[in-house]
Amino acid sequence: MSDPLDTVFAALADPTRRAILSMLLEDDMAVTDVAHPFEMSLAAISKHLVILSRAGLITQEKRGRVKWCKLEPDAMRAASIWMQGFGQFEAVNLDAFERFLETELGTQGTTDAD
Amino acid sequence: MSDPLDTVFAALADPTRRAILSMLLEDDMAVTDVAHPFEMSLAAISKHLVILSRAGLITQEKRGRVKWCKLEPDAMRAASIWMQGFGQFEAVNLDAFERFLETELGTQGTTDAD
DNA sequence: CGCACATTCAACCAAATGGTTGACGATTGC
DNA sequence: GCAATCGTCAACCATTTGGTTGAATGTGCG
Repeated sequence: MSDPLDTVFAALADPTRRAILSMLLEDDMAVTDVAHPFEMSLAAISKHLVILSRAGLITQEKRGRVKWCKLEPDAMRAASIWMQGFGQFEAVNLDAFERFLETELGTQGTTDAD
Repeated sequence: MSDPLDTVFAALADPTRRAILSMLLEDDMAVTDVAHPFEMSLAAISKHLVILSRAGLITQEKRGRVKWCKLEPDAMRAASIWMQGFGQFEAVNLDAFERFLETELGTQGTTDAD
C-alpha cells in the first residue's frame, strides 16, 4: 500500500472514518470529542484517526494533553481528480451534493451528539 | 458494508482494480483479456471483477462463453460528489488529471500488455 | 504531590481480503 | 462427440482490518 490513492480510498471506505471527516468539516476537534458520538471505544477511534492521518486526510497537533484533529481536504484532490477522469463529471452539482451529504450524515446513526 | 460509498471506495482502494478500470476506459473487455497483463491467476481477477461489479463500477454481460466487462463510470458520481464537498475542487483540471493518469498507469507494472 | 484526564500501546480476537490451486459447468469448434 | 476454452466455485492460506480490554504514558490541576 504505497500508492497514496490506495491509502486515501481505503481510508474513505469506512463509514466511521467518513463520518469523522464530516464532523471535522465543521471544526477542529479533540480526539475525545471525535469519539463521543460513536458507540465504540476511544482506542478504536484513535486507530481510525491514525489511518486518516496516514492517508493525509487529517493532521493532528498536540496542545497540552489534548490532541487536535484538523481536516486536510487537499489530500482528496488526487483521488478526486482520478475519479473525475472516468466520468468527466461537470462541476459540482451542489443540490445533489447537499442531498448526498444529508443522506450520508443522516445514516450514520451517530448524529445525535448532544 | 451496505452504504454504496463503502463498496465504491473499497473497490477503488486496490491498485489492481483501479488498473482494471483504467483498461476498461479504452474499451470493453473479456475477463480473460482483462486478466492477461496481470501476474495473477484468472480466478483472482475474476474475484476483483465481482467486487467491481458489486460496487456498480462495471457491468458484465455474457455472450456465448465470453463474459464482457463494461465500465460504468456513473457509479463513481456519488463518491466523487461526496469528496468534492470537502475540497470544493474545481471541475477536472485536465492537465493535472493527465499527469495523474500517467503516473497511475505507469506505476501499475501492468502496462506492457503486448 | 497525587489524582484525574487524554491518548496511545499491547495483546488479543473474529471476520474480511487477496491470493493460490484444482475441480467443475458452459460453450464453441474441429 | 470430444477436446479445448471461458469463467466461476470451493477449499485453503496468510495477512490485514476493525474491534475489544487493560495497562502505560503524558499532562494539567487542586
